Amino acid sequence: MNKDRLIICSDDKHEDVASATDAFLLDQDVADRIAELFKALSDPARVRIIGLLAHAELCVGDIARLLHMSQPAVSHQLRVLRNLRIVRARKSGRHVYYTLMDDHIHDLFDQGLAHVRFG
Amino acid sequence: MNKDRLIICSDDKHEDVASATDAFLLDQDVADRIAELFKALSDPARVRIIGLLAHAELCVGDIARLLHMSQPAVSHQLRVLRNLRIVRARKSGRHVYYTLMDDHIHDLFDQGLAHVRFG
DNA sequence: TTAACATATAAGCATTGTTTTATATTTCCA
DNA sequence: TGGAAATATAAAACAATGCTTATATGTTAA
Repeated sequence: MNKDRLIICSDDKHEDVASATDAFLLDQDVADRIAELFKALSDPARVRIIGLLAHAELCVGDIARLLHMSQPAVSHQLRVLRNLRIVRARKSGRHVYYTLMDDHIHDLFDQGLAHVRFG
Repeated sequence: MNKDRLIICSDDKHEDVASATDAFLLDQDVADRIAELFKALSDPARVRIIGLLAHAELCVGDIARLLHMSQPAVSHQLRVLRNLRIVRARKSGRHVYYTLMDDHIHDLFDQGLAHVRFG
């Protein structure tokens, strides 16, 4: 992915900015979906849930116990993550086990963690 | 970063789950900061702003024009991004030019974009 | 110095999001 | 079959967020 940046909009001439950057404008639709994706990791409770699921498949009750959250609060956040296709549920007996949907999420989480720890 | 996952908490024995995953528990503090970071990209308006700044240094007015947002709305979101150290401001005359703070943010944005486009 | 411009800030409002409390649903087991 | 356990859902309370309108600050230029 190209990371060069145009330095435009300098003090004097900045009439052509609009046309020069039009090509970089994100569709509202794409912006919405990116925002939706990042919203999954924009809440501390969800971050901690994802942090757990990055390492282990866990059922709702265990997540609640480990994170000292109420069961409905965990269920609620898991539904959010399920709707965003961030986690996958597997039902077995009266337990429901959750895992991360794919490695993209894992990567994203790792990158966020790295950014916070270093950088 | 290790991506292997433990499959624990299976139907019968799941007494040892807590101890086995304790090591994976994120500090509340770390979780808060990760969530804060992702919050930067959790709003469509901010995503589009960051999408522009990934390619060009732009002043507030141009961002507002390009995104069809009001000037105070843009200023507001830029302050959010400034507080999160996602963007950097450079004042010149009566304009203030914004750029992304570092390449981490650029990477994160690209990864989100890729996840939405493919994956 | 005064007027116009660019940006920032503040207050208010509407919306959204998170958690709690209470209840429903499903499954296991005695 | 009846009761307990695990999870999900609903409603309500509360907090957080984003935008608008209005205003303040600072800068340029006439």
